[in-house]
Amino acid sequence: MLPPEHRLRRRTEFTDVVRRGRRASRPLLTVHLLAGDPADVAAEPARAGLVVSKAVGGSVVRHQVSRRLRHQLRDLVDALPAGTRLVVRAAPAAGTADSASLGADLRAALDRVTRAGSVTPTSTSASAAPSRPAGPMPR
RNA sequence: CGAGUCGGCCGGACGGUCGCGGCAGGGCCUGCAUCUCGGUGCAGGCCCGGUCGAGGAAAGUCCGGGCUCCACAGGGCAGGGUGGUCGGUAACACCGACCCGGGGUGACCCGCGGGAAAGUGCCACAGAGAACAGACCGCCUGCUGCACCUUCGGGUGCGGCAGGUAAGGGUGAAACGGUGGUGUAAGAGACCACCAGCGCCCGGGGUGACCCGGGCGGCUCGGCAAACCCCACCCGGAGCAAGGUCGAAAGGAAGCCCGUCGCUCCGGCGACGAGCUUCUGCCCGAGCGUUCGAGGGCUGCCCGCCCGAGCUCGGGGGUGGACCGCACGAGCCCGUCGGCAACGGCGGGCCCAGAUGGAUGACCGUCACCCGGGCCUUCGGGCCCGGGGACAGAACCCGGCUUAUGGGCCGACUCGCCCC
Repeated sequence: MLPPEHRLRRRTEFTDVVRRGRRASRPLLTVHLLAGDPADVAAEPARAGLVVSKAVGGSVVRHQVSRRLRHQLRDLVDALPAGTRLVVRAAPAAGTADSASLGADLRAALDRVTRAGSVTPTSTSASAAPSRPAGPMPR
């Protein structure tokens, strides 16, 4: 698991982020990111969650993918602006990918989704967002 | 040495960097309470080390239990399960020993192993005939047609009609006991001896299934019960998403159903939206009733029975969390005693995952193991390069069963050949 303060724990939050967040897809995974309110100074740290469906593989495979993604995500989530919520969904091909490939796709997807956010007029907190993709995936 | 049978075990090791969950503890800080003003207790935050952290199948969810809630006087019907005997166990459909039947030279293996003279039903294909059966070929007898032979009585060959016959051929998984004999026109359990099988009786052994020996009888009387069925024994229902606690008081708890979407062990579960109902507490109004008993329960049904002072109707509001259950148990290891064994008694030691978007890990290195190739070799092996490591992830907990699984280790036993 990710550190407690970085975990996404409610089903409603998962649904929310997947439906309303910005999205970026790579061959191995899809990232959904929902930015927090930039005016909220007291916002809690960025939080993230993982979705690994049965399409990826059996129980053993899914747990392994989860653990690999979680470790890749751990280093990235701290760099995300406070209040950000993130959901990473593994694609079926993730089941046979190694950690390096998963990490590369994760960084690429996160980079896209955060840069888009900084350009969008609705996101006035673009300056707070790092130029480098951030956001590890918790499970 | 070579074939083979059975049983048990392991399921990589070590290290480096980073990280997660549980438990107990220490230090510092803040707040509250208490205070003998040193301190103590509770709650929260930060830091520090300590310790534990997936499997033999955690799997399939097929049996059996614990535990929880609901129900329960008793009986019957229906329904489900089990099926050699004795034993083990909390219990079982599991385990052990034994019995019976079958297979193997043997170690050993296999058996869904009650009843088919209680009834119903079904036995394909082949075959003449398949369940109180059947005459295709054959065999035999009588009558008869033709041909030939004749010692004129008849005989032989080929055929027809009527009848006898289950010994032989042929079909089949199975053909109405087997072998030998008597008998006969030919035959037949028609009769005789022995054997097999069936039933009954007697004696002996065993807790028992059953086994051993003897006698008598009629002479033989198929299979399928995982077809219905009969017999004996066992079984209340739902499941940790069980169930419980807390805060909140015109409050609380729970259920049903429709639509969309997602997940799913395909039973269901969850999210959002809409609607309905019940229980408890409360307020208002009306009615019925307390032995002349309102009303309720027996959760598949019936008989029958039980509880019982309250009950019925109308009107009035809302749909989320935290915690407990939740890990010390039919527990594991060692010794000893009883038992063929499964297993049990006693003594000592040990604490061994408890997550909840769900921890038990990510990356790297070294060694060991297996496979392939090459080089060297004192033939034991050594070195180098490349590749491989399966099946599979706890979710209330145990006991089993079944299925999946690369590779490796250990033990007991059997048969054959050779040597001493």
